[in-house]
Amino acid sequence: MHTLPPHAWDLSPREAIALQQRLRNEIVLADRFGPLRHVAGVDVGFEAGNTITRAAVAVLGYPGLELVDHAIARRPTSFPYVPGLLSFREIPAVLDALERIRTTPDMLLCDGQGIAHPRRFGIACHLGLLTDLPAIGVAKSRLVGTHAEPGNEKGDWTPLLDGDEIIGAVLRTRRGVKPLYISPGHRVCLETSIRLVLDCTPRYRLPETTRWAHRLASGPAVE
DNA sequence: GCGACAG
DNA sequence: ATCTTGTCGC
Repeated sequence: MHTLPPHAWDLSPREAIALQQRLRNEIVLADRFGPLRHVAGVDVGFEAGNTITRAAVAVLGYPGLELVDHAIARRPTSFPYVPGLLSFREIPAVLDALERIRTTPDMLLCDGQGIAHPRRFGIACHLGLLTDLPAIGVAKSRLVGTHAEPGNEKGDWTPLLDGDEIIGAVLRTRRGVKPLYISPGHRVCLETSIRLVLDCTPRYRLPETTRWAHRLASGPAVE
C-alpha cells in the first residue's frame, strides 16, 4: 500500500513531544470508514541486541480472520524506548512493512495505546494519521489512567479514566485472563473499537491480528 | 525527592 | 521488547 510522506524521525525527545502536541489535533474519534473487508495486525520485534527493528504486518479477512497477506521489514533501531514516545521507535520500520503490502487493510490493530496516552497520542493515533487509516490501540498493559477491575466474563469491560475523562476500556477478551487496554487511535470511536477487538478475538486472549503480527515480528528470523 | 512507566 | 525451564491448570 501507499503511505503519506512522513515527518522527520531524527528528533530529540523534546522535539518528539512537541510534534505529538501538534499532531494530536488531527485525530478523529468518530467512525469514519466503510465496509470492513480486511483488518491488519501490526507489531514490532527486535534482533541483534535491539540494534535491528523488525516490523510485521498481517492482513486478515474480516470477519473470517484468515491470513490473506503479510509483510516484514527490518531497519536499524534509531530511537530508544521512552515511555510515551514508543511510536518514534517503532513506526519507521512499520511504514516500511506497510509499503510491501498488496492488500490495503480497512482497519489497523496496533500493539500499544491509542488515546490512552499522556498527550492522547499513542502509537495507534500516530500510525492511523500517517496512513490515513482507521486504527485501534490494543495494549497488554497500562500506560496511564485508572480503572475498576472488569467482570470475569469475555466482553466485560470498565472505562479507563484520566480524571473524569474516558480515554479507553479495560476489556476482558477471554474468561479469567488479564484484560486488554483498548483505546481508539484514529477514525474510530471507543464503542466500535471494543466491538472490533472482540470480533477479532474468537479464542485466545489476544486478537488473531495481533497473534499473527507478533508471530511474524518475533518468530524465527525468516524471510 | 519518590514512584510510575505501552513495547 | 528480550533473556529463558519448568510448571500449573483445563
